[in-house]
Amino acid sequence: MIIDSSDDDMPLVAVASKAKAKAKKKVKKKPKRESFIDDSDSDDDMPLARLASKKKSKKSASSGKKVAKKKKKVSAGSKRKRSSATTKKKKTKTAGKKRTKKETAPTVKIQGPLKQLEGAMKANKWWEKEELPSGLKWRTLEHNGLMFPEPYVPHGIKLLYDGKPVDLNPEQEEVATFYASVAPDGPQLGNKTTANIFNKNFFADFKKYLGKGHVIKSFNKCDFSRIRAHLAGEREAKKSISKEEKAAKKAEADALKVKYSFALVDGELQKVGNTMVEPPGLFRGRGIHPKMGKVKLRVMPEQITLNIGKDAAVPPCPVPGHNWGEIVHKQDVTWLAYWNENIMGGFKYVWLAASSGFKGKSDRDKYEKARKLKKYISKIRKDYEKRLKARAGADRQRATAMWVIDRLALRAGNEKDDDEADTVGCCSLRVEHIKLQEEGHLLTMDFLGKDSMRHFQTYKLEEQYGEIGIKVYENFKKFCHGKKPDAEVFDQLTVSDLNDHLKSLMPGLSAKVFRTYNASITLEQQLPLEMDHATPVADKVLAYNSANRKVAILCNHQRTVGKGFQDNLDKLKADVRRMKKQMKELRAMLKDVKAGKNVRLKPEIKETGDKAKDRAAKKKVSHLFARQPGAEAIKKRLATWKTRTHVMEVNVQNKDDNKTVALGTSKINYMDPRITVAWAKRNECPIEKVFPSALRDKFPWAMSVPDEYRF
DNA sequence: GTGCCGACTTAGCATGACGAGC
DNA sequence: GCTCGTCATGCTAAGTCGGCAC
Repeated sequence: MIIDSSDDDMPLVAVASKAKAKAKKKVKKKPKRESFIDDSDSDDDMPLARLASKKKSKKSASSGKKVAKKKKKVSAGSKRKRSSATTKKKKTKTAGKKRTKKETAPTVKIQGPLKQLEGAMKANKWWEKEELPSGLKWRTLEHNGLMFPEPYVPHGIKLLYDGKPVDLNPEQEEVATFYASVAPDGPQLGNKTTANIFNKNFFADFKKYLGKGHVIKSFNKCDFSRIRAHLAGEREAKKSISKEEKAAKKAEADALKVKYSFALVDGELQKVGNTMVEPPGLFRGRGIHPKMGKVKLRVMPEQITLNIGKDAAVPPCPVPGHNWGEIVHKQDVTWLAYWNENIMGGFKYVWLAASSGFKGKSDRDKYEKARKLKKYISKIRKDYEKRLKARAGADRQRATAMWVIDRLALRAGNEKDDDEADTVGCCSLRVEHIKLQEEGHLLTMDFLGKDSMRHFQTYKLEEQYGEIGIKVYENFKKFCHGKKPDAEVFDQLTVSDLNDHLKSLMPGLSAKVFRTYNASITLEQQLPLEMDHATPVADKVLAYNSANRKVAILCNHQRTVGKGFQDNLDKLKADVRRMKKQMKELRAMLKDVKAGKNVRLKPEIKETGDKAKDRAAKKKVSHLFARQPGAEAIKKRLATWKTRTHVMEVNVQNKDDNKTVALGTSKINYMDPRITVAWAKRNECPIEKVFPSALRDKFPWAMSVPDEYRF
C-alpha cells in the first residue's frame, strides 16, 4: 500500500515523495501486488465525513476551538442587529490581533483523500526533469483500472402504446428509459429534422430489443410520458434532499473515485482524466448526424484493454464475475485503457488528466512548434503567395488553401463518411459554401464546421488583403467555375498533400499549427503591452478578455446564448442606469447640505411579500441616508457609488460582448499560456482573474515564465 | 496512391458547485 | 440561511494527422 492513513499529518509534498520512494522500492523488490492505491485498510473507502471526523479527533483541541469560535460568531451575528457599532469594534479588535498558527489551523478546510493526492501530485515538476528517449512515453505505469456504471435497476413504470400500458422486460424498459431521458425541447428532439432522424434510429434499435411479434409496431403510438414524469420526479427528489445528505453522498462517491483517480507514471503520481466507462444511452451526435438516437451499448469489462507496466500488478476487475479483456504493456502510448464503441466503430480511451505530465509535455511541444512557425512564416507566405499564380491547377489550389488556413484560420477539413454529420473545413469546402461578389472582391463563406457550428463570414479581400486578396478572389472564381454546387472547390487537393507540402517547408508543420500560431500571435498583439498600474483590475481583465475575444472570433469559437441571458443583461443595464441616477441625486444632496438645507431621507419600505418587488424598492432608495448626513458622508457614498457603477458597467459590457463567443476554448487549446502569464506579471493582474484553477493546473510549466516573455 | 486505423487534440453543452446579495 | 445567477468541471462527440497495409 503506497498511500495509507498514516500519511494524514504529513505535508503533501512529503506524501508525494514518500509515495514515490515506496513505489520505486515496491517495483524493485516485489513487483506484483494488488493495487497501488490500496483501499483495503486505508481511509480511501471510508466516507469522507468519517475521515474528516477521524482527522478532527486527532486535532481535537483545535477542533474544539473551531466549534467555540463558530458559536461565538453566531452569537455575534444575533447581537449585530442590536448594536452594529459594538460588533464592528469587536471585529476590528479580532482582525488586529496577531493570530498564532494553532489558532488559524482549524479554519483550514479539511481535505479529503482526493484533494490530498491532487496536492501531492502538484509537487511533480516534470519540466525540470530529463526527458525520456524519443518514442518512449513511460518506463513504469501503475493504475487501478476504471469504474463501471451501476447495473440498470428497473422502475416498473409502464410505457403506453396506443394509450394502453405495455409490459417490458428490464432490457426493453432500460432502452425506453434512455429515450424518456432525452429532453423534448433539447438539441435532438427540439428540432423537426433532427427529431425525425433521432426517432427513426431509436425505434429501429428499440424494435431489436422488443423482438419479432411484439405488440409495439409504430413509434408514433408510443407514449413515454409516464417514464418521463418518473424521471422528473427522481430529479426533483434528488434536488430536495438535505445539504448533509448531499454532502454525504458526494463524499461517498469521492471516496470510491479516489482509487481510480490517480496513476503512478515512472513513480510520479498523476491524475486520471476519465475514471468511468461511458454509460449506455442514446447516441447524441451533434448537428444533423445520421446515427443520432441509436443505442449506445453498455460496455463490459471483457471489452476493455488495459495498458499497464510489465511489473505492475493487474488491478482486480470491479465487476463481480467478470474480467478485463486484455492486458498490454505499450510504452509508446499514453492511454491507460480503451474499448470499442458500437456507434461509429471507434475507440474510447482512458487518458491522464489535462494537468498530467503527458498532456503538459505535449502542450508545451505544441506551443513550441507554433513559436517555431513564427520564424518560418515569412518564407511560407512568400511560397504560397508566389504559387497563387501557378500554372498547375494543383499547385494553385494548394497555395490558395494555404492562404485560407493561414489568414482565415480554417481547419484542414478531412473527408467525411456518409454516416457522419455533413461538416467541412478548408480542403472539403464545396462550391455551395462560397459566394463571390465582384465589387470590392468579397468572399462569403457559409458552411457548417466542427460540431456543426456555422461559419458565416464575408471577407473584403481587396480591402483587407490588397493584391494578394484579389488573387485569392480570382482563384476561388476559377476553382468554382462550371462546377455543380456539391462539387469540391479544391478538387485537386487532399489534406495529406497539403500537410506533406507543409512538412517540406518546416519540419513537423501541419495545418493545425497555423491556428495555434495565429491564436497566440493575435493574443500577444491585441494585449496592451504595459498598462497603467493604477488601472483597476476589472479594466485589466476587460482588456484581456477583449484580446481573448478577438482570438475566439478568429477561430470561430461559439456558444449558444442561454434562455434567460437577455433578461439578465437588461436587468443589469437597468441597475447601471439606476446607480447613475442615484449619483446625480447624491450630487444635488451635497449641494443642498453645503447650503445648510435638509435632504430627503431613506423612507421605510413596507414589505409586500413579493421578494423581487421588495428588493427593487429597497434598491431604489439604497443611496439615501437614515439620518441627515454631513457633506463628508455624502462624498464618501458618492465615491462608493462611482466605483460600483464603473465595475457594473465594465461587467455589462463584458457580458454583452461575450454573449455568443466562447472564450474558454482558445484559452485551453490555442493561446500560448506563457503570453497570458507574462502579461499578468507585467501588469500586476492577479493570474486567477484570467486563468481559473483548472488552467493554472493545466499549465504549471508556464507559470514561472519571466515577465518579458514574447511568443 | 489510397484508405483505414489508431492515438491524440479540440469542442460545446449539461450539470453541479459556489458565491454574491439580501 | 436562502435564492439566484455565474462559473468551473465533467462528459463525450468530433476533429486532426501519422503510419501502415494493400
